[in-house]
Amino acid sequence: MVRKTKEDAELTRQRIINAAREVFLVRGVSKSTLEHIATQAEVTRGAVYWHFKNKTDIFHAIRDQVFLPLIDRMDDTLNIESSDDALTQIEKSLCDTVQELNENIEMRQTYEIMMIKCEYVDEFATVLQQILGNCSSITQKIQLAYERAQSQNILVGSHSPHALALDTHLFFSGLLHMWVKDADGTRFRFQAIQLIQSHINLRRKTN
Amino acid sequence: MVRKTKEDAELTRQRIINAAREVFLVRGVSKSTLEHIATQAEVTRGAVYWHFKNKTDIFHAIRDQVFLPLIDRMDDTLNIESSDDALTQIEKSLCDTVQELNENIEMRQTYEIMMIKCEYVDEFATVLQQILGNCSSITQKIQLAYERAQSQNILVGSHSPHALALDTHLFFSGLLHMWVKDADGTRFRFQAIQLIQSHINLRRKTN
DNA sequence: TTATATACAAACATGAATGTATGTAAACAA
DNA sequence: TTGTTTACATACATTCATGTTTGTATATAA
Repeated sequence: MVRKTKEDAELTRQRIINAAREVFLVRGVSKSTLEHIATQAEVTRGAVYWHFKNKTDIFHAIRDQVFLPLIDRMDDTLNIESSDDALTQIEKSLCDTVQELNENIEMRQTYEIMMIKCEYVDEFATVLQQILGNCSSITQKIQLAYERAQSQNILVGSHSPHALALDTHLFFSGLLHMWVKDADGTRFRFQAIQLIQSHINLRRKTN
Repeated sequence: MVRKTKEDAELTRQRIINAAREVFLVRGVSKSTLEHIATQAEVTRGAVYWHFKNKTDIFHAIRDQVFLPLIDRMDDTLNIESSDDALTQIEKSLCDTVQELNENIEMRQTYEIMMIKCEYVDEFATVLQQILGNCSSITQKIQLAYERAQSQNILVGSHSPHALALDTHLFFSGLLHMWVKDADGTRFRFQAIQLIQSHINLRRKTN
């Protein structure tokens, strides 16, 4: 019962990716074996080795599938054409991401794997650099939004958009980390949106 | 050439711990073998197994040695008796921690291991819960400081100390993560202190 | 229709890593 | 001074993960 059609093959490829995500999440990346993944996907290691070079290859497939699109989405939400003021734009962008994490299981799992189920050494060290790169590009987008907020005259005090953007980015980075670590949702998840609103509110000039 | 004195034994125990820290840092916790650690410590696996039950045991030894004291230090800096105003106290506390990370190699290495060289599964999952516990105790301390700041009338606007504390904690958590990931120091480390000052400045009422 | 490439499964060979068991010399207590 | 315990080193047994090779049925192209 081998040699399926091309569509069948792509389907098992997806099954392997999904299986790997589950396995990585439970056992951590380095303690997950290709045997574990194959079993979860209900195939043999032969199938896994046919579709992927090795475990790292699967890891990258997972990452590419849901992690990169998220970055893009954040980028989009921060784009200029919008009826909202710049601060609201930032707020919505952050809230959107949290919403997405709430609704999208695969994205949530992937984030969790990337943050606390993976050791960034050897071949994974480069992934860290990519993440850092994404971070600074997002920070730049946020900074632009803060500059718009400044010219819209809705910012309190006189703080540099650069510093504000970095602060927001660090805040959000911390939030995502806590969000992921708070698996039972009792500490952070339930109030994540509220925290974002407070964060933005702190920058908004009161009438 | 065996059976050293008690002091000698304690010394090799320390050598093993230090060796493990170096090895964990380079290879990640799960890819580090007791053989690697033994070699780095210039002993045999026999010595390692004499002093420690297994790899997890060494991990906890490392953690207890430098991670827990840091938490305590932060706690101390936020104590009430101080000539500084409450906001300055928070600022100093955060800056102190960053300073310590800059100066104390072992602490820096330990932090890096805990954050990006360790997979929080199985026996390590409990460590995560401990970290979360420490976090909320620190957040509480920060909140108390913000409450003092409020009564000292040095806060802008009218934001709840609770929200401010959480925001600061998430900011700092994000900062530490970036600090660790920015190994070459070109992105975050050089401006960490400045970012903390901006963060606090954002909350301080302007005269 | 047939040859070939595809999509796997199954078997094999190798290399670690772990834990344990055993050996041993020197410190220390009596 | 001698027996015992300590602080390891060495050897051994077992398990496990990886990568590769081989086998094979079938889709697909020619």
